Amino acid sequence: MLIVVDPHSGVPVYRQLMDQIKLHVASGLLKPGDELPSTRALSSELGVNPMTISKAYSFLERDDIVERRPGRPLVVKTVTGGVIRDRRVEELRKSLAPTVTMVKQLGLSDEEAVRAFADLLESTREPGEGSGDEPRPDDPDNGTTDEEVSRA
Amino acid sequence: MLIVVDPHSGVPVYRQLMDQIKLHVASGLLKPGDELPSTRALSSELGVNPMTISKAYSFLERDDIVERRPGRPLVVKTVTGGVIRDRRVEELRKSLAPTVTMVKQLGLSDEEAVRAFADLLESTREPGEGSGDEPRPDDPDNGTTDEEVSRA
DNA sequence: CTAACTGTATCACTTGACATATACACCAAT
DNA sequence: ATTGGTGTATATGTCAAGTGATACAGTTAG
Repeated sequence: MLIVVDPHSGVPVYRQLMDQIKLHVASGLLKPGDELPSTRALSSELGVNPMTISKAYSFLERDDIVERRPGRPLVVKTVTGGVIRDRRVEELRKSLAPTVTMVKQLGLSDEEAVRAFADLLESTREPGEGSGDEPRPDDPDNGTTDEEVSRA
Repeated sequence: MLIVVDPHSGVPVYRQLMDQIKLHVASGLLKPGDELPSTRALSSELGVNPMTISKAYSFLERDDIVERRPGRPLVVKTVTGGVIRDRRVEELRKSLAPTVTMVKQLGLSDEEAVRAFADLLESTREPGEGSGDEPRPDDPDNGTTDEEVSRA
């Protein structure tokens, strides 16, 4: 169980936690029934407030990744891989919606659009692009890397 | 020159303006040398503060879409022999960029992502329409009501 | 010159997201 | 009951984005 957090990445800490835990669940490193590290444990290891951990946990419960039992550690929920997959595809669809509109508006053919998408995916196979959001109006300069690490 | 703004969409107004103007430039509706509507004109038509328009304009200049001449209206910048089609594909690429990032983050396969995109495009196709190459200047989707419109 | 346009720099305000400190509720073992 | 675990509701603080009111600078026409 490796967790890495960079408070200066621009990506909210609670979201970094979510993403990495989701990843660990998806990859099978965290199996159904496994307990998550306690909020305070993670808190002291990562130097993050327990509430921030809790926030991540809450969202994970909202996403049905994790099960909540009062007074006890959270456990990975028993869940078929299919559910997770469906959720991801759902996210993907949401992300694609505006582009679909644009394609129609620009009058581009579906084939062209699909090809462009495929090309982009292909060309980004393993580059060093920073994770995160679309380039925003102002560029919040990252570059720094002092990260907090947790291993269990 | 159609501009639609929805202050409740969650997308910043200045960004809605940018996107639509970029789109109009990409589609050829706005040609190099054309003047943009004045900040105050757009302001009163859309019910938006002139500064918000100005902000959009400033970013458009930063993106080399538009040229700034003190005391005079902004004009669409002379684009070096760029074929309209290329501009459109460029816009498409930009629109797809965040989704590409997301696909990588979610660990979805390229094929899956492409298929999802194709499905979405397919399902939004209007009956009786060829995969046209002509721009459709009309109707930027938008399910919500409550919009401000400007036509020029 | 004045007038009527252009765009915008500056400052102030609102709003929402994020992170946090504190205090509380629950469970299990002693 | 007490102690030491668990998670978290609540309130507070911070900060940046977005927006807007005002005042100002440049251009063009009279």
